[in-house]
Amino acid sequence: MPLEKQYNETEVLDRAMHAFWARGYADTSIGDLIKATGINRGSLYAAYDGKRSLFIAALRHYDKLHRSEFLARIVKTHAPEDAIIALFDVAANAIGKGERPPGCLLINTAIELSPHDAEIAGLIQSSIDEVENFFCRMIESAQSNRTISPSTNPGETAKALLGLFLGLRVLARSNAEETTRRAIVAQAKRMLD
Amino acid sequence: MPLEKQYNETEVLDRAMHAFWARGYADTSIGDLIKATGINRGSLYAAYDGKRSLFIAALRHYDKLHRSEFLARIVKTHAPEDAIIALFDVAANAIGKGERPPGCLLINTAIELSPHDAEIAGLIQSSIDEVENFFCRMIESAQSNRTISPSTNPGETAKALLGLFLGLRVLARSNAEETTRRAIVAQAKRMLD
DNA sequence: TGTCATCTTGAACGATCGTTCAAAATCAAA
DNA sequence: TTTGATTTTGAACGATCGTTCAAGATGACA
Repeated sequence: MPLEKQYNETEVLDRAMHAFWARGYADTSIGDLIKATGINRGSLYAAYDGKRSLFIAALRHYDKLHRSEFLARIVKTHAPEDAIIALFDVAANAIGKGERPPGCLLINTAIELSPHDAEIAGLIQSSIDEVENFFCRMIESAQSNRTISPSTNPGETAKALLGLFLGLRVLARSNAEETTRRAIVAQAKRMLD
Repeated sequence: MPLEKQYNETEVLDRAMHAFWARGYADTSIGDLIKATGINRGSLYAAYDGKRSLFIAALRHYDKLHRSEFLARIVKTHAPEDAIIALFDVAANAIGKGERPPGCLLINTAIELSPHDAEIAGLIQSSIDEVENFFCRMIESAQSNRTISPSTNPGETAKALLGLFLGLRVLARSNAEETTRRAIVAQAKRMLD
């Protein structure tokens, strides 16, 4: 019978995710990951195949927690016309408090690795597409509710909101002034009248 | 009398800039920079102080060429109401053709280094501030020309445009579809009616 | 032509990189 | 208690990292 692993697998993944989130792929060494996760060198290579594989696992973990499940939670707790702004609000405040690094791992990775790693670029692409779909679905639902003007084009507005959202993530990571971040949330609101 | 240097200093800086632009700071090695610039290891360390100093010089070079001088050129060749859209158009097409890597070195660096390097964060900050100022000045000029509605708030709109612009840069670097990038330019236009 | 400050060259440094692996430790099952 | 599949451990690998530096090459000036 197999020996039980001494570490919690999702906790290891969670800590590796935070390490990559804070410093990016290239600047996070195996040594850093060992320190962050607490598990041994060999155990890390036994559980994952190496740095790149662990990164992809951490990226998927991030996508699940901070994109997929998070969007689902927002949909459940907000009316469609409020859901988009709720997401913008969170992004505006994601400037790195406590353990959580600033910005968004998916977008950091889009800039660092998408031009040179097709597989990772595909993962990022589909995650970003789902954010755009979220925007689009919420707009359409709000239009059914007559809480958003029927004259706004859902698909085009969703793409524009996506651009605004990514820009907000960049500004939050680089410690931009709050007035700037609030102005972007205000613009998102303006686009949903 | 000093010996003349065998290499063109701005050409070396230009090639180093392209290397960092393509792969980021951490993933560009001294070996890569020697290959890219063509100059010798020792000469590189004689002219600059090391990797970080060379990076900062390359970053300033980028800021001069692709931000400062570029904005000045746009101001000279466009009416204020067109200048902003001209900049968005360039960003929408900056997806990495020929020698030029996709996206924008300043924004890539904002994400990679701003959270961990205060000096570089300051450089990025002031460059981004000047882009925001450019937006604001163009809006105010266009309002004097009565080509933009006097009811739009220049400062707030400039910040919103900045967000949209940064998002466009992210999408251009990660090879997003053209329809998405065009939708963002269209949104920028809509904000300047 | 000889001098000398400067630039060029590339060997070499210690540190760290990502990765491998054999030995020790572990515990469920026999 | 013995067995044996599995995990844990950390030493060690070759490669590459950023950096240093002594020696050679260069050409303006005396």
